[in-house]
Amino acid sequence: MGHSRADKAQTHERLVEAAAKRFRERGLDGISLADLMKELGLTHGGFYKHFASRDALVAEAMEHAFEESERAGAKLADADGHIDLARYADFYLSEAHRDSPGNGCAVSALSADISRRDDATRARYRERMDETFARIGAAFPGDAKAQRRQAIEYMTRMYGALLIARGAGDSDLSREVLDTVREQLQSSLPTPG
Amino acid sequence: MGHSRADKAQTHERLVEAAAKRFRERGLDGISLADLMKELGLTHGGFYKHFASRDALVAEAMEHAFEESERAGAKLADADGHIDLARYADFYLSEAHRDSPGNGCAVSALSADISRRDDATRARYRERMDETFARIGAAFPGDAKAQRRQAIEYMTRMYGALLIARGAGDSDLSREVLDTVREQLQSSLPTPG
DNA sequence: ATTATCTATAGATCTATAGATAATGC
DNA sequence: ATTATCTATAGATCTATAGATAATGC
Repeated sequence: MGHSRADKAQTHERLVEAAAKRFRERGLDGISLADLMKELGLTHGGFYKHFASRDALVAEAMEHAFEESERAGAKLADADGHIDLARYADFYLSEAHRDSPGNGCAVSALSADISRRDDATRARYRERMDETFARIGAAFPGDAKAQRRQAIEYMTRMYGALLIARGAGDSDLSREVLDTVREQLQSSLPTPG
Repeated sequence: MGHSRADKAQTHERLVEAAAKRFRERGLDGISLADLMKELGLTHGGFYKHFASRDALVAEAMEHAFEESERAGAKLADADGHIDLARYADFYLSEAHRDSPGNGCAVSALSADISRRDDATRARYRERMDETFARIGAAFPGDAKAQRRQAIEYMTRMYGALLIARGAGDSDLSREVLDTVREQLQSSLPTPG
């Protein structure tokens, strides 16, 4: 029953990480606190030493999922920090990404669930989306306004395609949507350099 | 306790209709059978005279929601049955549509939930999406292949935008996404006639 | 006679809390 | 002494079923 302060911080972090994964896989109501604790080898009684409520975990896990996506995107960035949009679409619209929502985009997996939660959660979501559009926009040419417009266009097209591909599951229709949208996006991208 | 055969058929239909609405509003797990029956003025015990299981209701309600959208879209069609794409975007990307998921697009509201259900439900979803792309494609110029590509592009852009707008709720960000994507879509539409 | 609906309940969850236990850390 | 975790449980909920009741429809 080891429980140093370092253990506590680690348990908190492991809970957020596991929740971020399971929520994306099964939805925000799709896993119980008992099952989450069990996944860490713990029993459910200790949960409330780490979070005031299940909602508090949901809010933290949602932000953690966004941060994971940001870190993954950062690996596709050049020296200026601008993401390689073509490679990003290759990953985002892949069957691998479609089939592993637990490690993938939180927006496509959780936006519908988030739209049904309280405004505190939705305010955090808005901030994250705002940041996302800024980060992606930086990879486009033009002034700030044009960059933002292009980021909104680029991302909503990918979100929509992944949403449908996941709903359709492993199928011809799913591949058709992923391939079609990827080709459309990549053919309209600005030439790098 | 009236219960003629006509009553039974009507109760079944009313259940499907109420479920189609509540599922879009609250998610596929967001309303209990007891609450649904109560909404019709009935008690929960009678539910299984109408459906073999909750899953059976989910499957029927999902299809009902798609059919509602098809009927709504049909009102925007010209004499040839081709939908008016600009007016469709006006409605689809409106704040009114964002704020009434219970009467709106099932794809944006339910695709993430559907991706987590059994393959029988997902197969029905695929059929409906296939029909959607065919119906929308008919409004675009070119051969069948080009029409389908344009329909996939047009719809995934709208799905993605509505998904984000709903996640963001009533806010500047939400309006920005709706307005930006609507303008982008409408400026690229073929001239009617 | 049949059956749509009702009342009642079994059995399985789920969140949250209370109190015990066994480590850490002063 | 403090506290992270454990055991146990309250209280709420949910799906599904059993059996009673009161209409329909032969």
